[in-house]
Amino acid sequence: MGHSQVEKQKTHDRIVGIASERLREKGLAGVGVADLMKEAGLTVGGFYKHFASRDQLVAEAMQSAFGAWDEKVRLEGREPSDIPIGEYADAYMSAHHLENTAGGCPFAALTADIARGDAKTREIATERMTINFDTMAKRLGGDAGGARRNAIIASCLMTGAIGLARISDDTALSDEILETVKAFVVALEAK
Amino acid sequence: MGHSQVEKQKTHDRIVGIASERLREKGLAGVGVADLMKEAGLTVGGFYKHFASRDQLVAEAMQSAFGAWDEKVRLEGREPSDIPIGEYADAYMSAHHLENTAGGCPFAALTADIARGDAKTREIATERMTINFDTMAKRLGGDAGGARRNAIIASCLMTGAIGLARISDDTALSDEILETVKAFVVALEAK
DNA sequence: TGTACATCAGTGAACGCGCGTTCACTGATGTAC
DNA sequence: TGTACATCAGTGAACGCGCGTTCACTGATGTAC
Repeated sequence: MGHSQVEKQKTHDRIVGIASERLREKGLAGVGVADLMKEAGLTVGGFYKHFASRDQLVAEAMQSAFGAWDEKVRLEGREPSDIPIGEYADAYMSAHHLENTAGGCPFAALTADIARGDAKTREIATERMTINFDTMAKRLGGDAGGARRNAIIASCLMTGAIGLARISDDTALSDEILETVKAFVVALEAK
Repeated sequence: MGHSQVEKQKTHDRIVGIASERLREKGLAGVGVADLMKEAGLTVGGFYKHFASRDQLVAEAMQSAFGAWDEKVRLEGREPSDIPIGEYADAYMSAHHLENTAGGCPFAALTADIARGDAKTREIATERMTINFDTMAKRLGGDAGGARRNAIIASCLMTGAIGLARISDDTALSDEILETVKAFVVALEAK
């Protein structure tokens, strides 16, 4: 129970990190403050020493989720745009990503939640989307002309595929979706 | 306040219809029983003369949403698989569909909600997905070999595109996503 | 055809529970002397 | 260095509100005579 600023910040970050996972997993309205604090090893009351409201935590957790996803993509210190499309598609279309909603792409996990969200939430997400399109365009930039088009196609395809594959309760169908889309996206590079 | 079986069934259907729209719009946990009953011109208490629980209404509303969407697709009495891909893509990728979540494709509106749902919900949705893939394959069946592959690609693309376009608070970006994907899907037929 | 009775869809108040938020309190740490 | 005090992250009980569900009641309609 120290209270140096450093320790408080650590606790704050721990709560935000947990929230960013649980909210992706259960939806923006799917987890309670008490449950999140418990998972952080704390009790409810202390929550308001860190956040003015649950909404503020959700906002910070969204930012954190986008950041954490970018970090995950920035493998071995490379810039995201330097990662070959094949490697990116392998990771994105993997069984691990399919099953690990909590640590996965926020766009795939929270599509409808964000669309229904408040202005600030949508603004943050739109900004990220724009960056992601640009990054993807660099990855797919074989021919400059169609790069942006291919980036949009690849992004919609991959988020859509993870979404539908997560709905399916038939593992074979999920796998088929992931494999089909992965192969297609990789082939986009050449076109 | 008549109580012939026919009138009761009408009321029942009206509640389910309203729920199928509001749940797509606000998410499966986003609307309360009292609000739905009010929109149907009734009061809360009567709800349980029609449904054993809120969960049962959600189940019926999901079925109804899938059915209503199919019905909407079955334009002018044609079978869904007889509708040309261009016409389907025009409707699916339209500004109207973008803005009208309540009356739109349940897969796009409820992706994550269904994935998080109970076994029964996912079973129903998976069955529909399988049917939709087959229907889409017939639409895209120019060459028999790649028809299923193209059907999966088109389905992931279109649901993903509506999802991302609904997130964007920038109309120009939403439009660009819809137009890009529409053109791409239509071109799939030829391949 | 007219009258008495039974049925049951719908009413609206009440209940219980969970959840976000508040609050008086605690006790470990940092600071002043 | 040692001691007294102030600070404040964290505690845990309590509050208020909304929501799903229950329940005694109503009154219009269908049925029996």
